[in-house]
Amino acid sequence: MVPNRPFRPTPTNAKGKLLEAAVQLVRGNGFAATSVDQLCAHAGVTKGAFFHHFASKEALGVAAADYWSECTGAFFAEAPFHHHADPVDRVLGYIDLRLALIGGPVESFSCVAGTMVQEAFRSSAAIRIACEASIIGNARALEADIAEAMVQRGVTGTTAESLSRHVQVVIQGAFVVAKTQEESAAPDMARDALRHLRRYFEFLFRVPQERSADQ
Amino acid sequence: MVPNRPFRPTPTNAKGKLLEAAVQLVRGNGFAATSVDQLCAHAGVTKGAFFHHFASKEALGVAAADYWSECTGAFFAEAPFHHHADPVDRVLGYIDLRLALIGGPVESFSCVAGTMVQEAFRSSAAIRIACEASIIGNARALEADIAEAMVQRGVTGTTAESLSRHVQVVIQGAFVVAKTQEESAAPDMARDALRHLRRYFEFLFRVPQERSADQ
DNA sequence: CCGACCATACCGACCGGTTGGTATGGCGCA
DNA sequence: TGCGCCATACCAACCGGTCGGTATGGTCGG
Repeated sequence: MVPNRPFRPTPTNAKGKLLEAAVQLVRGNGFAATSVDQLCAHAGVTKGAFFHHFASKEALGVAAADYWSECTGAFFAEAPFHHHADPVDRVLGYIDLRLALIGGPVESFSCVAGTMVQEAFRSSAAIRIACEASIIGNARALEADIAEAMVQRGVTGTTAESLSRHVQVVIQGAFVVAKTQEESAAPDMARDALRHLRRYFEFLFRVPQERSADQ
Repeated sequence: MVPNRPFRPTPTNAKGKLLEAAVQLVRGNGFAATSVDQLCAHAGVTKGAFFHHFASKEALGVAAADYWSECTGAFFAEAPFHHHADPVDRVLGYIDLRLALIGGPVESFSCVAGTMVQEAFRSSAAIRIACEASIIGNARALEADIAEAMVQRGVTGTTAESLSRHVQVVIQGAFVVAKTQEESAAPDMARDALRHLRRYFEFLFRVPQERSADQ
């Protein structure tokens, strides 16, 4: 989720640099395959600094997921799609923003939480829960807009909670499938999935055909 | 994808037992966190046997993805949903089968290829390509039915290739998000996502409301 | 204004255990 | 006799984590 840097300030202290290194290295190589030494080298700090700030590698994983939650939460909270008057436009605006964020190598737009939970859901409850907070938290940020849109358009047969989670499902799945592709083809494959998600919402909210093509 | 055992014969030779061990352990712990020693212990063979059959751990990963492709390919090829006369019913039947396969702990219904590609897409091109073959191959198996259904219902604005891949996107995403949940809640979360996928296809293929509720 | 005292941040050598991988030898079947 | 199949023994590299130590800066009583 979210491009690699722009919206995240470059950290100056060792702890921040380690969290930033974790986000970058874990997205590319996964959690287990990223060693503490690699993290330290990439952050430009020593192992002493690492274990001064984090009790264990697992604790770093939890902190990285929390850091990720904060960064993405703040980014989406400030995004301009919230200003649309129509809640349907806000929901579609969120999807369009996610679409716009996809580009470059997969590790620059994929999700740390999704990557980590795949590896650690069984071995570390703490990491699993931190990743849940990140992903489900992201879903919840969209839930009110979806609920409002459902009422306005009279959508029944599902809930805003379920739909908001489905958005995250498609995003996470898009990242997984994009990773099966070589670098140049990956972004298109991810975007393709989000366009199907958009169309699903257009069906649900009965968006007229000409309006649905404007992205 | 696909439950843990039933449709896979219990292997008798060392190679088969190692592949089976790989499927089970990688789904639970990921590829990097699964050691060769663990694999051997779980398969009941020694390290000598491992490196007799596989040149490296990476080669085992590739072989496991190929093994997975064969097993799932054969399973879905023989599934009864193919017998529906209406191509729309075949497509929805596939989704319903996938729904029915979800249950128990996540590592019993999730996908080895999706799990491995998340970790190895950057470090091992061979594994990435084997996982691509598995996931995209699974998509391709549904492509003809989707194409036929699109023609029959006059669906435009997308392609059968894109739609068949989207099915895999939702399935993979459902596994990721399910892994954020504790064991008892995971299957429901995964099923919820597939129900949205089903509804998307019902919209696309203009399935009447009463028929869409029969699952 | 001072120096004793202490907390925080960080350093890098080091440890025991585990890793993926190898070398070699035996054993049953053609 | 040879070859596929596998077991045992072993290795160097690397792993997460520890530990003794230093540099810095704030906060006291006097």
